[in-house]
Amino acid sequence: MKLSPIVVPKTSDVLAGELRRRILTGVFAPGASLPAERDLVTQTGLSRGSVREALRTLEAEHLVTTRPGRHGGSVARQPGDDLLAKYVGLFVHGRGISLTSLLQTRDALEPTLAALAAANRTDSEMQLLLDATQRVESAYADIPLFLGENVKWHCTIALASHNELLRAFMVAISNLIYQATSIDNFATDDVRQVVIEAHRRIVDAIVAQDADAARRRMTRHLAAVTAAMQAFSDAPLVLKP
Amino acid sequence: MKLSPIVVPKTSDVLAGELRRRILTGVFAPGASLPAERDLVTQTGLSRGSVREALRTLEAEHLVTTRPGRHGGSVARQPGDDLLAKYVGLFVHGRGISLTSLLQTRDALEPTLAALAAANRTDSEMQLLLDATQRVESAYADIPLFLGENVKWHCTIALASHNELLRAFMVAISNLIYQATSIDNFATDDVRQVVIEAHRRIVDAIVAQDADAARRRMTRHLAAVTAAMQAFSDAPLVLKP
DNA sequence: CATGAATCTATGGTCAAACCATTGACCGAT
DNA sequence: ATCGGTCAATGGTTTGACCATAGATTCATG
Repeated sequence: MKLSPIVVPKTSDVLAGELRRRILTGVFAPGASLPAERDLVTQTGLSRGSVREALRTLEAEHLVTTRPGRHGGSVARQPGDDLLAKYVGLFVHGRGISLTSLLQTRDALEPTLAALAAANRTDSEMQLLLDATQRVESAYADIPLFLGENVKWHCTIALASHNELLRAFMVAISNLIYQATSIDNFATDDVRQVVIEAHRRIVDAIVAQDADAARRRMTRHLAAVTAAMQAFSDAPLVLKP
Repeated sequence: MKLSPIVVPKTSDVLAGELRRRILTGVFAPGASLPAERDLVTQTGLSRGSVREALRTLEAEHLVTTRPGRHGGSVARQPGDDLLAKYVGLFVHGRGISLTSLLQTRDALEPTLAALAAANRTDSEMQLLLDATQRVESAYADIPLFLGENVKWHCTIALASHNELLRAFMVAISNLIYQATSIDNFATDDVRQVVIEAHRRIVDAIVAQDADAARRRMTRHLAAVTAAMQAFSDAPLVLKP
């Protein structure tokens, strides 16, 4: 007879897993309070230290927030975009991902986002997009503002795609690309003018709900911008304090 | 004189932040050992409970791994693919992302991965890909094995792309799609045969380093598979225990 | 009655000290 | 040289106490 290796999980991990399961399956809906620490102690038979370690794990996973004081405690949370953005950032900085890789990733995501936005946009999202387009154009003279509004423009398209996962990916890498490009300012007058033209054509396609045209025009737009950028840096991204 | 609100951070968070900073800046290189818990206690003046809570936080962030026993302890880690996969999974399950959104995301990523793989593959990666292709074909009769090998095939292409971020995204959602589709087994004989044919054509393009053809063929392959899948379920993904 | 200050109390935050469990190194006997 | 036992360093867990915080409650006072 052969025995498989026996693993003994940590008690705090077991509790964390159980609570995680209940949060993700909706037993603790977002906003609902978990039992107080001392209640968890009596319910589980564990020590308060183990209970607290489990809660710290969930807190690091952004599944709960904990507040002290009367009627404080741990409340369940819905994982948000910021969660993914944080860990994408950790990954990129930790692995020293190059700007090139980041731009390639954007090239992969955004044409699909544009196509989905054209297909799925609501009228109110169309209005948001038109507003964002206008704000980019108004910021022509102020380069930092222009770059910031440009990021928002791209994120607005992601919003209109109605795909939360793709949008979360896009938001995460947008911030990183913005950090990297706000240093080397490649945004010459010419580049900014071309960007504005491209934005208009893409928005036209989204307004017309022409998914193919939106995808095609976004692809061309990114190719142009990427070419202008890549000349500047191929070094790994630096960590910002 | 006016005073801003004063926030008192938790001591364990302060310690976690300090250790995190040192890991990310390379003071503790990946593989290096952090001081033992009791040493951290004496160095920081905190209690062992607080030290341990800080370490649990870093463990949840995959910045350290902790092992018991003599010469155990916490060692700094390089954030890897599993980090992103874990948090993408949390996001998807927490937000109830639909299989449709997941498939759209794959459709966005994988044509680019195929094109990059064709452009950047080394000979050894080509060999890995050929092997993976062979294993998928050999598993034709065993559906669970077939699906598993199929996931590995896609991940092998991601590996050959030489874009770690895109690859990490792809690995993360591959696992989720695999979980979702291993329940509803849509993989009829016909589907599996078509998959094998498509794989061959894609691999041919990657071997020939024809990026455009690889992208085009992958796009078509995914469209076919997605159509076969989507008929099955548009419900949010269920959490697996 | 209205209001604001004092007090109460449930809750998380922190500390301390002990003991258990695991692991690898060391050493001694065969 | 190999096996077994012993030891020590380290994380894992428990217990119990006390502190800090923040709402709720009470009560004195205008």
